[in-house]
Amino acid sequence: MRSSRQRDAVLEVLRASYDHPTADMIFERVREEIPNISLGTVYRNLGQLKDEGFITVVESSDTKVHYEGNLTDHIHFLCKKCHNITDVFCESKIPAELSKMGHEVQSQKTVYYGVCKNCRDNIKSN
Amino acid sequence: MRSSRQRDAVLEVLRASYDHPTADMIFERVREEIPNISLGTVYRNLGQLKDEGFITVVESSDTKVHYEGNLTDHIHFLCKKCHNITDVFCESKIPAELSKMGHEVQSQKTVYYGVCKNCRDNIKSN
DNA sequence: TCACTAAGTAGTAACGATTACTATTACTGT
DNA sequence: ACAGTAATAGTAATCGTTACTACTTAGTGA
Repeated sequence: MRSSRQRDAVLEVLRASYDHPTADMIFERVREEIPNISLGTVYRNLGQLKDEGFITVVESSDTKVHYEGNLTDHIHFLCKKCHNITDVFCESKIPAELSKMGHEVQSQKTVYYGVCKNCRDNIKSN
Repeated sequence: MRSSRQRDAVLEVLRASYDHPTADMIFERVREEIPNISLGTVYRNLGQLKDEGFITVVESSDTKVHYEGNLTDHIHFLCKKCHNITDVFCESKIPAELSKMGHEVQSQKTVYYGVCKNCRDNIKSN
């Protein structure tokens, strides 16, 4: 993988974003710097950056894939009302059952679902 | 929601399946009983059964959505080699951070990624 | 029992996120 | 400078899923 202005920009945008953007959101943000970048280029670079371990993906309930550049160990909270994804930094250890079953664990993804603080407050005040 | 032969068959197939099938896999299995069922009917019923809480979905890394009829509390292990999804029954408690943040947690999904026992054994013997 | 009505269905068209393709451009080592 | 190869822009194609339409069926109330 050799360096390219487009891929650098995609990674830069993702590292500066804390809202787990989708490919088209990243596309819009990168376009501010490189107006003629193509959506295909964004997708291709997201794929490569993922394969190389520079970014991760968050499978949301909607049809689009969400990306994130924060590789710090954390989990996600997904609000059913506003559909925002919040980062939650907390401990999580691998269950003993998995090694007992003979599986080799390399990574994990945990998502909690519910109603976020903002939405709860709004409901109460209505 | 009133009863229909098609929806009953979809739920029946899913409850009898332990491999987290995709919509087209469920379609094929239901077709053995109802040969002229339409794929759209399968999708519609899967959506309704999900909304009503009779089934759940597993977001895999591939493009297709996986479904399951086993509502028992458990998590999943996804093998990066064979892409099989294994059920893992173990304890998992909600992190204190979430309630501290003011979020109301209703459900959770945890997926571990790695290499399953079968694939590890095959690699060793090669 | 018998319509009535709203939910469900089969079949097909449409949608939309993602991927593939192609001609062109830009790195990089020699 | 140049050859070789990776990357890009723009566009076409793919394919899982959803929407639509005319027709069927289950449940209800007289």
